[in-house]
Amino acid sequence: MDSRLIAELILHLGRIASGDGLVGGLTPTQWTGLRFFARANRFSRTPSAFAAFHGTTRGTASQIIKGLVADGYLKQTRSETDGRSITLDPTPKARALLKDDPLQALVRAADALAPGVRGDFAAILQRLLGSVAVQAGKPLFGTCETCAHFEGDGCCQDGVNAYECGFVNEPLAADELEQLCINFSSARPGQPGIGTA
Amino acid sequence: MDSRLIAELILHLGRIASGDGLVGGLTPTQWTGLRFFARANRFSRTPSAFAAFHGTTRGTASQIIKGLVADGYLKQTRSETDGRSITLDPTPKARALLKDDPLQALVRAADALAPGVRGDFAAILQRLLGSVAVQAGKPLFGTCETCAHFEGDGCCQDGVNAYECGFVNEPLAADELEQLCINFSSARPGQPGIGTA
DNA sequence: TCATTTAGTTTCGAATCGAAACCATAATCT
DNA sequence: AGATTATGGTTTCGATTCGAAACTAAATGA
Repeated sequence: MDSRLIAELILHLGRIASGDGLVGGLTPTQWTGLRFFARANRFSRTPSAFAAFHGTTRGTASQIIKGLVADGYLKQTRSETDGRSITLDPTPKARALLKDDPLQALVRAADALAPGVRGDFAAILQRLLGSVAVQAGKPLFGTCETCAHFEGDGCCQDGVNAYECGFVNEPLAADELEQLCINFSSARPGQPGIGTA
Repeated sequence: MDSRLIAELILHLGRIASGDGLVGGLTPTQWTGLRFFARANRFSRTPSAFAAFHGTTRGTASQIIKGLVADGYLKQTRSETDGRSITLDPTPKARALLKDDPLQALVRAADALAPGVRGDFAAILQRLLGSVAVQAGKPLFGTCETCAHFEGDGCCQDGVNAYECGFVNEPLAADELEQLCINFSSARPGQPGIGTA
């Protein structure tokens, strides 16, 4: 039974891969925030979505964001349609900093795996994540690829992109298909998404 | 290239598997401490070894331990041979609490994998951990099985256990062979140990 | 003996976190 | 419309975590 070993390894690997203390002037938590807002789609770049993803309260999320905004890594925009809602976008300064992400050490390690192994490995991680998310009763983040709300086949239709999200009823640009979404819904069980919280 | 995805998944999975806030009265950090002292061998159940494993300073480790001792989860013992050294052993209360480890959610998820897959998966995690540890310049924890200091074949010898650690020159009991050790040394590259920090 | 190293603790200030109170803006209901 | 409720975010509070640095005591070594 190496199940216990696997669990401890994942926890431990996650911890040391985050880097200790400040890296590039950011704390591990701030790095997590920056990564999220760089990878989330336009429906999900909000304080609430980040709180759900990060598995914390909106209050805590608000503080983390406040720091990132103050340091010029995130730009706040009020929603036109909903006066309460706020969108946060990474600034060029943030994009540049992400090149020095301390997580790169782990990315390089994963890069050394054989391509086939790497794909299987990622799939298993996603399965584990889906299972843990369900057990913890946390929402699951994912991308359009396996989302139940995803509609359209990408075939050019009147010269307009034919992808669409059936949940918000809005068209989707091609590069949005691989961004994290808080509205993700697993198409069928056992096909979980990418993130959760 | 799902290397980046793998890295983010591991980080994220580790975070949500730790459980939020207090579980059974312990913080995620305290759980980490409890798990370590329940899994480390007698040479490694010290504040310094825990600091190395957890990737933090001795000062921080000292505080975490202080809390666990105060709450009756760890018992301190001064070394007979070295007046400075201290050993920390989990109490029965701690052993009982470990049954409700929040990490069990992830353990159960891993248990659902096919046995063969599980073994390969664990091996890859260990490889990644070894690689990241090297890149971060952190010490590596591991068990006797793949340790360069491990001597003996377990064959009964004058009725005495024939296992021995060549680093501290002491005999090893059978149940110590699978405990974490700070003196772990990888027998050959590419065969990394279980923990690091 | 005296200097250096090592094991562990303490103190400090900054960051994180959950809980709870709070404000403003929708959405709902009668 | 007017009152109620729900939602998105922020603020404040106290406890915990963390790194850095100063500190004590015991071992080591020249």
